[in-house]
Amino acid sequence: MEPTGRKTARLDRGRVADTALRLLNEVGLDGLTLRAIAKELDVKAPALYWHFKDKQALLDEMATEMYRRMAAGVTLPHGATWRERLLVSSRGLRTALLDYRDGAKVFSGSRFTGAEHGAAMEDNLRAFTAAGFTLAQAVRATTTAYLFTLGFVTEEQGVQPLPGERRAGFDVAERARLLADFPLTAAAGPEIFENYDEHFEEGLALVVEGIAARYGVT
Amino acid sequence: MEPTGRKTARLDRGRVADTALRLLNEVGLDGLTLRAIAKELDVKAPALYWHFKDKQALLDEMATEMYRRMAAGVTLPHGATWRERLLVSSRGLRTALLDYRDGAKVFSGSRFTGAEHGAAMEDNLRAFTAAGFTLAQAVRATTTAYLFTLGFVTEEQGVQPLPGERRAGFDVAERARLLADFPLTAAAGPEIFENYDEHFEEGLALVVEGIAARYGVT
DNA sequence: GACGGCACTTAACAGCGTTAAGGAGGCTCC
DNA sequence: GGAGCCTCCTTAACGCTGTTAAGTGCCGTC
Repeated sequence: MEPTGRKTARLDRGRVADTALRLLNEVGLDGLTLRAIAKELDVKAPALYWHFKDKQALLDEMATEMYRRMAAGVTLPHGATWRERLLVSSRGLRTALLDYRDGAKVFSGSRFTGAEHGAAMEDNLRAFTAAGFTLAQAVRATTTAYLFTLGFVTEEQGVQPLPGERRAGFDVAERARLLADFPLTAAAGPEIFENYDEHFEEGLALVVEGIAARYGVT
Repeated sequence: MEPTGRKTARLDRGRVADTALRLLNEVGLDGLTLRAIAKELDVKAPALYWHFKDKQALLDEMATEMYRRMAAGVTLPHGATWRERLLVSSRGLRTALLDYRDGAKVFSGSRFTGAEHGAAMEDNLRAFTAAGFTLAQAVRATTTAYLFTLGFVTEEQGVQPLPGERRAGFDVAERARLLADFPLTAAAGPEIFENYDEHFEEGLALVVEGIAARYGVT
């Protein structure tokens, strides 16, 4: 029977992870305490230990949920080339990470809880090998783009926790003053700490180009 | 006058950072508490606040010291090409990060305390622009290699905290069993979780190749 | 209607980063 | 030569953290 007018719904891993992800954007990873999450769920902190063996397990579930949302947001054209696949999935990963404050840190510090990522990965590897890559090359190509993306967003969120919200101490003008003895370095400021969208796109293009050149696949 | 037979030397930022870095390898980032660092220095925890405004400032100093040791370990041939520069500095960064447990996490979560990294960066940018890159291209090239390296080592240390020491739960064989439904993904295990040296070298080659191809520089 | 397990609460613990206040030792200055 | 100050560290304590142990109410089963 359906619970009709229950005061509060029962807890489960999914609901906890969803709430924690929502809270993450408000308080950041440092402020994401078990007590804060519990309060949001109208529950006391130790209740979470019924569903997760420790905080890391909850973070793992959050990372997995982030992955699910990324996968849901990424739709590949039917006969997509390996270039399209790499571009679309890298952009999708970045977007998914940027959706959450400290998203890259949460993601890269955790491990998936299930095997559901296997399907998408298998699909990708099959497409790459069909396009002429060896398995080793396919793995190298995809993980290089993946690791670049992870590194990129980690640094990006270190400066800009959420789009349009800048962390203190990263003023490009002040940096230029501090590095006045090094003119090129000073002038490079905007190329490093601004316009992340364009710079990601360019870095990604370098990786893709390198894959094409080195592995001789078109 | 020199302190002749002092029971314990005075504290200073450098000595604290050095000790903390040494301790980092024994206890990891989670175990690196101010009390543990203080005990190592024969001092009480609040004493550290005389030299650092908070723990992050100490981590920043540690990251800066890591950078110094990297810079000292990297020696470029006199008329080094941009390719050599990129390869040597990326390898040097990886080596420096691998020297410390959780090195990549410490490094990417911190900011340099001074402007001493300016000299090396200026030197690099000058070499790249002299080789035919625009400033924007030079920045894109170097930071793409940098971010790839950071992402790579972050993941590497997540699996292998120190060379030859493997974290629990990353058994390639078990992973293959779990992902048995996805044969390519299962077979990709060793290409992802083993032989990091070779895989880093190959990913780095992809980036370098991409730079050469996209920017038309030889 | 007793029983048992599920899902949660209450209470507590050790340890964390950090702050406030105090004190020992050396330097300057009259 | 002693008063006073500045530097560097200690002692004590605060609020908060993740986590564990023990207890409690509810729900379905026999």
